[in-house]
Amino acid sequence: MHDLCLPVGLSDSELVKLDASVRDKRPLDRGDVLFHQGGSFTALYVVRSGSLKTFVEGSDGDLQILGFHLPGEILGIGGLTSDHYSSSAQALERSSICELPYIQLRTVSSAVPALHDQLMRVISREVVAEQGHMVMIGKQNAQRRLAIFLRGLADRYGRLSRDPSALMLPMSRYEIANYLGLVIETVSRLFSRLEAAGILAVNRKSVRILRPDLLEQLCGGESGVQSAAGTR
Amino acid sequence: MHDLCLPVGLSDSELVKLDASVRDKRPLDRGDVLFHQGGSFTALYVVRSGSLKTFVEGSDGDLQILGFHLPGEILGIGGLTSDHYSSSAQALERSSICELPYIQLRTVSSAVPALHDQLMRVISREVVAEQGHMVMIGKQNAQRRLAIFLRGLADRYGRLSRDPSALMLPMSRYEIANYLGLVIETVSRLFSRLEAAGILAVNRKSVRILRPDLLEQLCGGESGVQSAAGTR
DNA sequence: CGGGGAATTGATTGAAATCAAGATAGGTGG
DNA sequence: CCACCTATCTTGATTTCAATCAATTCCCCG
Repeated sequence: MHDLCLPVGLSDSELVKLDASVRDKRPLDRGDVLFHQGGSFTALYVVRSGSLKTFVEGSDGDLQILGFHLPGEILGIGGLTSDHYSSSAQALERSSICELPYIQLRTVSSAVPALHDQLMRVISREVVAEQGHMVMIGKQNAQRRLAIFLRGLADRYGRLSRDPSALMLPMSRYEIANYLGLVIETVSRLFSRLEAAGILAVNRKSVRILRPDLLEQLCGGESGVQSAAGTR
Repeated sequence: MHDLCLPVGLSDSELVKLDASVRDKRPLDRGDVLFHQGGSFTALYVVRSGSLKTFVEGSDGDLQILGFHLPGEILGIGGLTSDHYSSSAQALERSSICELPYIQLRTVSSAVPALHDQLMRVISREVVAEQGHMVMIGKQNAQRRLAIFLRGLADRYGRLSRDPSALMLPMSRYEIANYLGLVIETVSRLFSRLEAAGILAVNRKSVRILRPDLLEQLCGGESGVQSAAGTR
């Protein structure tokens, strides 16, 4: 089994057991749906390469993007409660996925306590991540939201041992805006402003973080970058 | 063990095993803290009576309330990831709690697959609840947020077989506002507006829902109640 | 090379935040 | 029991930040 699928210190024999229950899905193309909100819950998924978004749709067609998922991250947890996925997942680019059929996961994890623990821990991490998202859209102004978003992405890039200062955003401006609880124009203006302030170099989907220190400041501290440029 | 602690179809023998591992905490008074963000993770908790809030504090002192917890609901899940609680929990009124020490929960749940499943399901429910909260504060206007909040409370009151149209809010206006990503004045005005529209009868912490149908309409549909009164 | 969705930029509006007084009531001690 | 005191809440006036409305501009893809 690929390292990325449930990173955990399992013994070899344990890994063999688990390996048998993991299936590789064929790769998804950009726009392909991995699972649908309301669809019946069959498996959890781990991103192996590429990236996906998860989102919920209200009855009246409005949608809220809940998260973006990079390699090593788990998808589908909301389905455990009710046997139906609570959100939809869609590929942002060509992505490969590994599938953990739930029935088998249950069987194996009851035989292998370490896996059970690990599963709990991964799920709990999801809870914590969502809490972070709520703090962001509940209390912060627009600029801070974008700064926190970029810092978070950079961190996750770092953990994947990619260059955390050179982000290739797989999602559109619309998707960023929706995730942050903003509109597209606001996000666009903020990118421009942060570029004018010398913090970012932005070129469409490619974003280079020139001053991680200043970006960090925007995330937590008070004050902010003014419309034109400069800090204070 | 009290019915409320992990409602699940376990056999009697299973229940006996679990029962042994559950401890009753002495009741909490209003303002008492059950666990602290960053404190070391030892147990999950289930509310038996009363109510609590959970919240996170940023380094700069700003706080975000994540949820309100009524009898039967579980607390402390964020701690599973990292051995430290990811949020704090504080009683809103005199409350009794039962404690599920994690070490014992692990032991028992590995012996009792039904409990393990149930635990996963409960945790997953938490994820779904947070998703709902995010949709609310990410996309809805102030009035709709309050309406959704009240509907949610009424639903939960109903499940506890209390009168779902007579809410006794255990939390302050400040706490409601913070939870909804608003300020206290806005919440106050909204209560007044909904009262003027004949949807609610509000008297401080006591809220009676006079027109559940209209409240429901405000949650999902388009349009809204205008400043003065009347619907359209 | 040209068409069209995505992104940027500008002008204006608007919903909620902030600032600023009061009103209400719940608790305490005389 | 009452009167004061202070928290909490309500209401009003004004400001502000982001949304909306409205053009362009930029590339990506056929």
